[in-house]
Amino acid sequence: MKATETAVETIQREMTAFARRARASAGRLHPELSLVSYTLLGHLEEVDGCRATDLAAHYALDKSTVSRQVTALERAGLVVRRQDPEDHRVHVLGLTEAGRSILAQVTDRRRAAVLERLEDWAAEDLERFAGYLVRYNTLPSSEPEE
Amino acid sequence: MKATETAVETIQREMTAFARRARASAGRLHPELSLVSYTLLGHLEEVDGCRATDLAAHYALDKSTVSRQVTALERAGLVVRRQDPEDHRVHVLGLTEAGRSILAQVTDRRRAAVLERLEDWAAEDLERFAGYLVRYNTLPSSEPEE
DNA sequence: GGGTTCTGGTTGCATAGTACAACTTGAGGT
DNA sequence: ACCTCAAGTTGTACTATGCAACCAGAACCC
Repeated sequence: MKATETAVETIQREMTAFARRARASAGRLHPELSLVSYTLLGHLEEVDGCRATDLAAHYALDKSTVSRQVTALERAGLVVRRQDPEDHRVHVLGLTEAGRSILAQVTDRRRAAVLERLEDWAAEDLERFAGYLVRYNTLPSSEPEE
Repeated sequence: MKATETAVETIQREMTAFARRARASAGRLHPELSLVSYTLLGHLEEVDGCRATDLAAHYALDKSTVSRQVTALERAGLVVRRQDPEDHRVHVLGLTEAGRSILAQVTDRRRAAVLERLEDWAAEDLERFAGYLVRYNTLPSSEPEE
């Protein structure tokens, strides 16, 4: 097998293994915010508000799933849904102060945990690694919102 | 914020985004084998058989979860459970021929999908990326089975 | 204007994956 | 022999998820 194929296989296997562990660690690290919720909040902060459909597209989730997650987040007071005056069908989602604050806390805790595993990495490697991930996750054709 | 912190945050965010998409793509790519099942089969092939407990530790899953997954895989004829003659408590898991064959098929399909996204990457970048992932996922202290 | 079609979102339903706790069986030490 | 620990299984409950059906507003076309 070519080295490239091996690398590709390794990449997909390792990414998957990471994913499993991420779910587990989310439970330990921040039981108050599920991994999905955390992810959605993070995206909302990053893009400074968007529609439910955008979240669904970005994370390859069904719109019903997003709808329910958002409902839960709204009930918890972390997210607000405002009707778009332009188009009454869409709900523009945004973080509340509480949402922002919890997100910041959890992000800190997660960052500390990740940092712990990365502490002996050279800064150059870290940045290159981050760059690769971004590059990998950026879809060439679809997902114009990114 | 320091560049390192930004990189760390990016790494964890991108890894998580990847995880969501991986689940979704698994459904499209190989409906006959869930992402978990695929992952477990892959591990069994890689380490050439192991105990259920090892799988649980490796993927941070509860042993009950693994037990059920393995039961399903066994019923599907993809995995065999042999009692360890040394220790009658343990079941040594292994792939059947059918398991190996399905795994190969799915791996090919997944590799093709991943490759599609990586086609314009330089070989050097691919290998470095793979290396980073392995390095990241290798736990410093625990998980001696890796 | 009045229909058809499209889009954003919600809700009903079914299913998969998961954890936790209780239990069973076998090993190992004392 | 007894106590304790380890591997697995099973009961139970919950969460995330997708699909299908639906509703409401927008866009388009005659």
